[in-house]
This record gives sequence, structure tokens and C-alpha cells, in this order.
Amino acid sequence: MAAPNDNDLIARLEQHDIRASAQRVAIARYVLATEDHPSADEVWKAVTPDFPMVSRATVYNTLQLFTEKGLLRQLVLAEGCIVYDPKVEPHHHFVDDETGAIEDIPWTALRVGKVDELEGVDVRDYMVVVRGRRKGRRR
Amino acid sequence: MAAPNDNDLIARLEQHDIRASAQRVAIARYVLATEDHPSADEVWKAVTPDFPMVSRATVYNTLQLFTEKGLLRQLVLAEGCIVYDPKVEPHHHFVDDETGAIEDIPWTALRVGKVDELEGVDVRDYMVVVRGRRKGRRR
DNA sequence: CCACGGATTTAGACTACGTCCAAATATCGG
DNA sequence: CCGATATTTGGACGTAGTCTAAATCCGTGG
Repeated sequence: MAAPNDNDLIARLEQHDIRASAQRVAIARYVLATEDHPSADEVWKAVTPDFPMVSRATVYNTLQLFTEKGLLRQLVLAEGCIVYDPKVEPHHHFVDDETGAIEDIPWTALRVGKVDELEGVDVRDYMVVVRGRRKGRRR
Repeated sequence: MAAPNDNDLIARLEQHDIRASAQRVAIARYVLATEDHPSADEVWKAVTPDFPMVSRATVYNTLQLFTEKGLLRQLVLAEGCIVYDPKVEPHHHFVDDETGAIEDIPWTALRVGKVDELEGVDVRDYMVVVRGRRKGRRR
């Protein structure tokens, strides 16, 4: 992931049908190269020192645009954003894309293998998170 | 999940070393019986109509307490809490419990089975979320 | 070269959510 | 009943995210 130069970035944006404005390139420079998983606000904070006058709204809009165009993925995994589950035994979760509702999936409904082969980590807990939509819903 | 009466709830709290105050029972009444996966604020909003003067701080503290005592689980899955990932191809994630850092796990490092057997859902995407701590870290 | 119109960006107001703290209150053991 | 401890309170505070109307940018056709 060698730091791409701006021409590469611009080409990449245009391949995805995105007009390459200065702000968008500045945002892409950071967010397309990072190993982190930044929140929108973290992206804003990271971009701002180099490009002092990007407004928050632009960063939020741009990240949304990049996601629609397939340059980024949104993960619902932000630390500090907690939801409580009264079912304490292990189970998996389904998240409905339309409503955001979270539903339980029984532990035995899915099979996960090779977790014990992961290197360098003490696993406390794991689960599968499935995203999609429920079938047979009135649209 | 027949609505448990207050005596059951009180017994359950005490089994977990929690003193059963009126506020705690009111919170437990909702959060231990729900099928939803409410955020702390949603719990507060749910409890407040029946028990008008519970402060937000109490709800937050109590949920934290219930979690420590094993009555609840915290899920980092709150809708609207988004983090961006420039790696758009499928992969899994590891979340470090100490730092909250999110790291990628290659798709092939884990094996997930039976996803296609899930009933009633169109799966768009799925991943394993592993939580734990990295080994061999200076503490 | 200029003017036009759509695309993009902007500042800042606004809301929601979560944290923190010192003071008030409730509860328990003796 | 008393004092000590546990619990709750309200309200101030900070941060993250949304929204909007106005300003600006930029490619295109004339």
C-alpha cells in the first residue's frame, strides 16, 4: 500500500465515476490508504491539517459518495457504539439493511471453523454478523 | 419470554450480586425481557414513561453494572455508528478489547458454513467479528 | 472568451447521545 | 435510631452527526 500519488488517486476516482475535486482527492489520499478503520469524524480530523478548510459536511458527503461508488465499505463496528443484548449465551446476529433491526441467529445455525488457528490473539468471543434483507416483506 | 414478575427479577438480580433498587428493577424489567437490541439511550427512553424520574446517568451506570455481572452483553453493532474500510473485498475483523482497534482478518483465515441455509433472508454480506486481545503485548 | 447551469462546497445552527461530578437520597447493619 | 455505604440525581459539558441555504467552482455551448 505504498502512498499513491495524486494522479493515481484521480484516475481511481474517475474510474468510479467520481469527479476529482481538490477536496475529494485530499480525502481519498487519507482514507483509501489507511490501515485503520476511521469514523467519518476521524477522517475529517485527519484531513483538516493538510487541507484546513474542508468542512465537516463535505467529508461526510464524500465518504457517503465513495461508499456508493464502491471505493469504501461501511462497517457497523464503531467502538463506543454499544447496544445491549439480554441473551448472554453465544449466538450470531442478522442486521436488516432496510430497518437496521438486529436479530439473533442461533449458534448452531451457522458453523465457523479455524478460529483456534488464528495467530497472535487470545479470542474472548466471536460471532458472525450477517447483513441483508428479510425475504417476503411488503416493500 | 412471558413477562417475568418483579419477584423473579429481584431474585435474578440478587443471584448476580446486584442490590435490587426500584430503579434497577424498572430497568431490568425492560432490558432483560426485550427481543430488541437497544442502545443505552433507547433503554432510557423505554423506562422513563413508567418510571418518570430515572436519570440518564442511572440507566447508563446500571447497564454497565448488569454487563459486568453477566446479565447483559454489549454488542458493538449500533446502527448509525459507522466506520470506513478501504478494503472492499470480503474479509473478517478482529477487535482488540483493550484498545478498540479494528484489524482485518483475511477471508480465507476462517471458514464459515451453512450461511446459505439461513431461512427467510437475502444475505448481502457477512463476516466474522472476533473480539479478544493481542498476545505478547507489553501490558 | 464569456455566461450559464449543474455540481460541489461551505459555515454554522441544531440535535442526539454519552460522560462526568458533586450533592442529595436511600438503605443496611448494628 | 444512627452512621456508613451504596445509589441516584440533575445538570453541565463535549463530541459526533445532520441539515440547509447560500456561495463557489467548473465544464460546456455560444
